[in-house]
Amino acid sequence: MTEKSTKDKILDAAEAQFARHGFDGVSARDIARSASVDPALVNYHFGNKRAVFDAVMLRRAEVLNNERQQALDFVLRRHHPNPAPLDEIIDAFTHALLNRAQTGGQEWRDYFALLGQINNTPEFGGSIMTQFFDPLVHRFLDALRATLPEADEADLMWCYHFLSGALTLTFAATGRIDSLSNGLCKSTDFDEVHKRLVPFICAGFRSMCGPEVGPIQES
Amino acid sequence: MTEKSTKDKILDAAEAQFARHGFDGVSARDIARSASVDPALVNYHFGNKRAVFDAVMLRRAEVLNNERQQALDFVLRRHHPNPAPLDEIIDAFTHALLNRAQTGGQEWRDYFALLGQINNTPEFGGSIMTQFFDPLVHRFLDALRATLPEADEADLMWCYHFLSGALTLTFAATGRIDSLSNGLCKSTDFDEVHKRLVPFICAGFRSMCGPEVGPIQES
DNA sequence: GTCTATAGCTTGATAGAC
DNA sequence: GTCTATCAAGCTATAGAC
Repeated sequence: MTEKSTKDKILDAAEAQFARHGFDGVSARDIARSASVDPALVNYHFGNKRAVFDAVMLRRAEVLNNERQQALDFVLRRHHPNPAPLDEIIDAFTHALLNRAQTGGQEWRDYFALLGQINNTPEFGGSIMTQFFDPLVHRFLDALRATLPEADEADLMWCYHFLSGALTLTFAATGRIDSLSNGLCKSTDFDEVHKRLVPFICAGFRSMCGPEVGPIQES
Repeated sequence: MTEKSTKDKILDAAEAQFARHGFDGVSARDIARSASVDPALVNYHFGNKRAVFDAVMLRRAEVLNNERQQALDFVLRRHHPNPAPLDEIIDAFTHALLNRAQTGGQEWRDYFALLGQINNTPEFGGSIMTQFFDPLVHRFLDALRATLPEADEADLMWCYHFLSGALTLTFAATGRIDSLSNGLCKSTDFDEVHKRLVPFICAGFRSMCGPEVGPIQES
């Protein structure tokens, strides 16, 4: 176990703090204090608070996007030249995320909680998500269009939107479902979510964007 | 058109500011400035910033909950003693919300944007949503249980969770779908969302919590 | 790279005149 | 109810010693 650099200590602390209190709920001093680092070092290493935030967002986005890209490529290649089954596309979209959330430790859970907030925030939802995730999302949308060739384009987009909302509320893990279900369901049980999210979302897509073109029929 | 009270001017301004920047992104002075009111009056009328926030949340929650309660009662009564159809329950849950968002003007859109953020925020998602909305949610869950008698309880809760996520991302109206769809879909087109959200969510519920008990069969 | 010191500003909240 | 004035605290960011 090697020594952590100051820059990484700041990133880790910032991630945890932003996840709990949002961008505006955290001061650069909070970050420094939480990282056990001199306050001036935050500005020395990153320039300003917003740059810390962007660095936090970027760090794990790259890892996730690579994993999801590979998962999608794998599915597409396996079924080529036929379109991939809907449930495998949705799984490729969600699995890496929920798996990291389940097994990646508190740091990953913090990151996802932050994503969950960002996606629903006017200031960041339209810009940060677009910047870090839309290129990959477009590839998934292409795969969906191939599998659901008769889908109306607007229907497809709104279905994706519903998926995005269900996914990001899951990430936020606010504990609301815990109290609503009297403890039966746990916000942090991402495995439980995943095995339900994929069929739920697939059923939604099929009801509006079907019929699904399976690997059987050749055009 | 009667003169607005200072208290209402503060509430209106706070709603708009909180919706755009979140609780921590807004100072009491920001609110006063935006309301064209002396800064000291915010504390005079509400005590502190958090009390302003709670008052903002409560004001429209009461209106919405009444409307949704009535919609649910109407549906249940119309089909009594049979369970209500799934799509009518989901419609009762969502219609008042999306209709207000569509036709209620900027003030309502601001309120819903705030709800969308709150629901995905660790600090408020588990407490504020619970406080203001869970009593009504429990009534909808009861109606769903009657209509989907074979549903596993955890499945039902997670399905509701997916609905909540899709709905609140819609409210947030971040403009992300606008850019993702190259302008084809508009974040603020809540009518377009509603006519897709209900069948999408119903399909999801049916795939996991079915079969639906219709008004035809008597036990 | 790290730290001290500090400039200049904004914050939430209140006391007291009107 | 409204306003001015103000406090103590916290804030971002930087300049400069080490």
